[in-house]
Order: sequence, then structure tokens, then C-alpha cells
Amino acid sequence: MSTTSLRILDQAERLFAEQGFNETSLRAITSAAEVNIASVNYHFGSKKNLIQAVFNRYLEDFYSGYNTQISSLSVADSEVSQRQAIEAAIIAMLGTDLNVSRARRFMMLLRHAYAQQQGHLRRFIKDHYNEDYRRMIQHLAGQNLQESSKLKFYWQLQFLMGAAMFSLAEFDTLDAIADAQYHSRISTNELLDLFIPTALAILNPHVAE
Amino acid sequence: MSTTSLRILDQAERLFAEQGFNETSLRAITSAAEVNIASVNYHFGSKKNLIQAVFNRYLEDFYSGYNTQISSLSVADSEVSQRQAIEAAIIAMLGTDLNVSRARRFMMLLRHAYAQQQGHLRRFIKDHYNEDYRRMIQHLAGQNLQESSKLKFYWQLQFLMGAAMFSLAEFDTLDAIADAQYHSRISTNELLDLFIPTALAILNPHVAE
DNA sequence: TGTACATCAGTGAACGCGCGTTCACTGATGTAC
DNA sequence: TGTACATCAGTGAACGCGCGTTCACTGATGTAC
Repeated sequence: MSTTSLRILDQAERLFAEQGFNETSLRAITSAAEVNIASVNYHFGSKKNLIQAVFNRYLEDFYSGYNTQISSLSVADSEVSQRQAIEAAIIAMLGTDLNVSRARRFMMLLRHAYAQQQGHLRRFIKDHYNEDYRRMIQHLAGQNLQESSKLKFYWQLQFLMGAAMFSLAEFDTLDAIADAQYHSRISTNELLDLFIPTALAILNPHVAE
Repeated sequence: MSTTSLRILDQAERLFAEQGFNETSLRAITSAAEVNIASVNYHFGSKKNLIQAVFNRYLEDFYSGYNTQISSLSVADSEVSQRQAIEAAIIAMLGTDLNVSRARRFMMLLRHAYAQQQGHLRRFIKDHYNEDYRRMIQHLAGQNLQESSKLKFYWQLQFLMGAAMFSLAEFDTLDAIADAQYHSRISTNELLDLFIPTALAILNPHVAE
């Protein structure tokens, strides 16, 4: 992969995450990457394909990280506990160097992918990562595997995703509001510490009653 | 308010919620509303002002509904329980006719407001609804009012908001995925039943441990 | 080793298109005397 | 009650602008004989 296409990919990832896809012009990307505007179409074909390439790089890393984590447990898929699956997913999001800003950017991209309906992207992800996705869901379901509660668990998982996406993607904004109201800020690591018990509580809400 | 500006407001609300602000052109709004394109600027001045007007109508309803609910409890602000506050907020979102699609549209709009940074909108909301917002937060904090846990509670509340926004705003998409995977769908009322215990679990995550 | 050609990486300028906004204008309604 | 004028609601066409994409082109590198 040429340095030109890498530079484009890096800047596209950053700007797409910060601003959204429609809000980021190819001119903004290529001028940040200091390359010619026509090189996007030369290397990627179109803006849509560039968006897919950005997600592909992230998802490749994420699922390979997740699968490595699970493999290192050396147990059958059905033996993976919910807690182990959550931790593996979090570590896969953070990368091997436990970089929170990496996870944040992923959440920002994911949120834009949901909010701005990108049909082509949904198709691309389904075509390439559907198996990995379903396997991870199976793990995350934990003991909730009995047929009757699968749907319920699915929605609990979506609550969890929403909480993670919103708090991480909007971290800067929300942290600034907290500072204005309570005069106290938080680090992304502290946020993560707050989030893990909440994640377990979301997946097992009955315990709280 | 003339029927023309009402028609514009209605269609703008619908299209903004479904597609986002930048993704919805004034031409799309005015053609759906069957009015002349120049009438947006005549009645609202600009697209930004139209966005603010859409939010204003929603927020006016929401806070007036919430405040009515709280008043009907006939207790001092400090006596409002967390559960009462959550229920009042949910009823305020649903409107007096308990219309779930109304709440969904509100969540869709809110999500776009966060994701597509609309500085003018943030300023507008702060200028007009900051007091109502702070009062509701105080109620929602429930017994967590002691100074040390305010910040923690604030973030739990953001987890809650994220879960609500994502699951309601993306309901159609998520429900379709669930149908494809588990061959079972859910109604928005069932989703709400699932969400209320989860909301309490999110605000009190320690109980789950 | 030298020559001819093909492929690859990158470029600068232009393309048509849809966007929010503006402007001069029309006709209906309201107000003053 | 009638007239003159002002205000209001709405319109059709045009404006400049930024967008993604295309195209003809250049120069460097790779390949075949």
C-alpha cells in the first residue's frame, strides 16, 4: 500500500470520525493528507469505497484482536463466559497498547455509520464480517443462551452498545458539560472503570430490582 | 402560525429525524410540504433557524409535560424520587397520548443534534432550556445527591441517554436485524418494558455486582 | 546491455449538479382618515 | 362607506458555491526480447 493511499486513509479516518461522512469533503481529506484530490478516486475509486476501506481497517484489527483474546482462553466457544467475552471485546477495541482514543474513534465511526444510513457500508460489513459478529454475540450472550431469552438479550446488548457509543463518541462534549456543571472532569480511563460494572448491570438488569 | 409554516415545520421534523440535518435539503422539505422553496427563508429566516424551531417545539412540549408530571406529585423538589423522575421523563417523552413514535422521533432528532455538531443549536437550547434541564437532572439524581457521587451519577445518566437514544432511534434497523437472526420481532411497547428495569440498573450499577 | 513498450502513481483543470439563499415581484388583507 | 397606502404571505427564477467525479496528461518504474 503506497504512502499516498495510507495518508488518505489516516486523514479520512480522523475526519470521518470527527465530523461524519457527508460533512467531510474529499477536498478536506486530501488537503489534510497533502495529496492531490484526484488520488482518492485513483486509489479507492469513490468516496463510498474510501468509507468502506476505513471501516475495513478497523474491523480487521478489532476481530483479529477479539479472536486472539478468545483463543488464548483455550476453551470451547460454548465455555466462554460473558465476562470474558466483554473483556475480550474491550481489549480488542482498545488494541494491544490499550489506547483509549483508538476505541473512541471506533465508536465515533460506528455512530456515524448508524446515524447516516450508509446502505453500501452495511452491505460491505455484512459481506465481510458477519461470521465474526455472530460468533462474538454468541459469547456475549453468556448464560443467557436458552432460546426464550435470546431476543431479550439481543436488546440488552443494544442498550449496551448505545451507552458505549454515546459516552465514548461524545466524550469531549459531555466532559465539558460536566466541568461546567460540577467543576470536575474525568479521564477516559476513569470512564472505562465506571462503564464496566454498568455494562454488566445492563446485561443483567433483573439483579438490580 | 400560518398553515404554510406549520406544514414546513412538520415535514422538516420528520425528514430531519429520518435523515439528519445536512442530509435533508430545503427542497426536499418544501416539496414534501407542498410549499414554495423561498417560504422557508420567508418564515424562518434560514435553515439553522428552522432546525432550532423544530427543536423548540419538541422541547417546549417535553419540559411542560415533565413539569406538569412533577407538579402533580405535590412534593418539594428535593422529595422527588428517582423512580418518579424517570417515569415523569418517560411520560413527557411519550406525550399525554403515550405515543411511542413521538418519543422515537425525539430520540432521532437528539441523536442527530449530538452527532452533527450544530453549535447554533447547542447555544439555542442552552439559552432557552438550561433551567428546566438542570432541575430534571436534580430529580433524576435521586438519593445520589451527595456531592462526591454527583459526577459519577452524571455519567451513569449519559449511559442511560445513550442506550435510550440508540435503541429507539435505530429501532427499525435493529428490529430488522433481530428478525433476520432470531426470527422474532418486538414492539416498541415491549422495548419500553425491557428498558425501564435496564434504566434503573444503569443508574444503580453497583447493585448488580 | 540496450531498446521498446506497458504499467503504475500521481496531477491540474475542468465537468455537471444540487445546495442555501436572494431578489424583484404579485395579490390579498389590514389600517387611517 | 370609500379611497389610499402599508403590511403581510407567498412566488418563480436566478445567484454563487462547494461538491464528487472525470479526463487527458506526465514521468517513473517494470518487463520482454
